[in-house]
Amino acid sequence: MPSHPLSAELLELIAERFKALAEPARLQILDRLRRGEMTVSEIVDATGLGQANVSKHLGILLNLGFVARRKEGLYVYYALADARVFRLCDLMCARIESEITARRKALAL
Amino acid sequence: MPSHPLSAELLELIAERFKALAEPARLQILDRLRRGEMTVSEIVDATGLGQANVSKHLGILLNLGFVARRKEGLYVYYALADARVFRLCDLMCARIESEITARRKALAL
DNA sequence: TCGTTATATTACCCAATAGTAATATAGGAA
DNA sequence: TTCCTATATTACTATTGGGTAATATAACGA
Repeated sequence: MPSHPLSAELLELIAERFKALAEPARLQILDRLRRGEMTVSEIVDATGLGQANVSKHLGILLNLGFVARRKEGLYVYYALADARVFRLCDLMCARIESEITARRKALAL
Repeated sequence: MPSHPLSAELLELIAERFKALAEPARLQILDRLRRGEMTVSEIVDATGLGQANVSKHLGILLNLGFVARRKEGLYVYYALADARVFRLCDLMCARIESEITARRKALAL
């Protein structure tokens, strides 16, 4: 648990990581990796994103430690480095649920 | 718990909310609100951000339901709408801790 | 060696956004 | 009313970042 108020440096670090998750394409890639490691081309096929695009997104996720990289011959396998990422997404989903419920209540007075 | 793979719409909603947290200025504002509600000018003073800037950030946080707004005379009070936000930040901090530990290990082989 | 395939990188364009100055709005005081 | 203050909005600039085409790199097979 960090002390408060949070330092500017820590805020930067936190924001940088949230930014990595603030992109549907990257969230989609992480979601696809839930079932296990995949090669880049498999990810390209599964997501419909361009190859260069996928490589860039994977590079970002790799730099921030969200995925791990393993090379085998011509292929590069990416895997979730930390499944705890989805705890973050689940919390966000719970927030969205709350929003929807609240909105529904507000409309149905 | 959402089913998998996540729909494009849900990915957009999740990403949109992560994006709101992907900004040091907004994280700082949320962090300052931890102690209780504040007026806009108090937030301006506490953060050192410009007034127009703070208003814009607060508008974004309000739209996504991260803060609540209460008007009283000339002043507008903002407060955390949902303290669960910090569960997200704490998880992200835990990730950062892990990164640092891992990096330290890697260097001190 | 040369050719082929998988992945990464570069260069570029375009859209989104943070920050700010100026202005608008709203509410209270005189 | 007029003035003042707090907040929001608008217009603008500058930066960032996603997408993609082209190219580079790396590893395998013939």
